[in-house]
Amino acid sequence: MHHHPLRDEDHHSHSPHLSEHGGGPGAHQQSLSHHHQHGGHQDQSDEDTPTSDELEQFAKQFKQRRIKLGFTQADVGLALGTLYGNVFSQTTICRFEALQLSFKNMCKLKPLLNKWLEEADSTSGSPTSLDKIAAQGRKRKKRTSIEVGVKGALESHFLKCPKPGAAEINSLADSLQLEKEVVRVWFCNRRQKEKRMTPAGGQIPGGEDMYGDTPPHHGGQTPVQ
DNA sequence: ATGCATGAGTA
DNA sequence: ACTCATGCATA
Repeated sequence: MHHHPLRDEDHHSHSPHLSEHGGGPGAHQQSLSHHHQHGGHQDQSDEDTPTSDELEQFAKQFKQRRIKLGFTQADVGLALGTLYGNVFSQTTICRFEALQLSFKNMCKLKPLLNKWLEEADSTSGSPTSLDKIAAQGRKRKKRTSIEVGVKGALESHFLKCPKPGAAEINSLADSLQLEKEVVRVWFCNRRQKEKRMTPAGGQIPGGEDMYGDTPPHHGGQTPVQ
């Protein structure tokens, strides 16, 4: 007797498309067009689920305005906390701007960031109260640095089997001389990466450049804070 | 900006 | 155990 508060449009029904050989980077995005509104009011600019394209536009605009206003990603994260009670880290803001979150996650954050944007834009000098809540008494494991060679091996195995069982993980861990936990977590994180909107490679919605050649890289400015 | 990690929720 | 959202620590 439990229902999901949120629509689960991302159930595990992937199509096994591993490599898009042919010259085109994997361009798979979640398109939502399977919901019918009975009533006649459809709003995707402020309500309901936005499209991947909309999110991309918003993220871009957000970053530009944020920088223009002279705020850092960390500032925004804190502001969201002091404003609405949801504190976010620089990491999350960064990922949002880079569309490196899952579709669902983006939809959740968009309204929040949108609101902040309105505020920051409308405000010509608000008293930004700086608050810091330092409360963390947990021993976090030190970040394990995996060597490039080992990473390559993991990646190879991932292509073969993205979801290795416990035994496989044990085997791998033994071969690579890593803790089982580390290997397990690595695979989890790897899967998440595949689920992001913008996988490493470059997905270009409204892709003017679908196939033909992937530009070496940006050739102009590098607007990184 | 990104890699590895934690924890809550779910199957 | 896995997914999913999120972040500390680090490159």
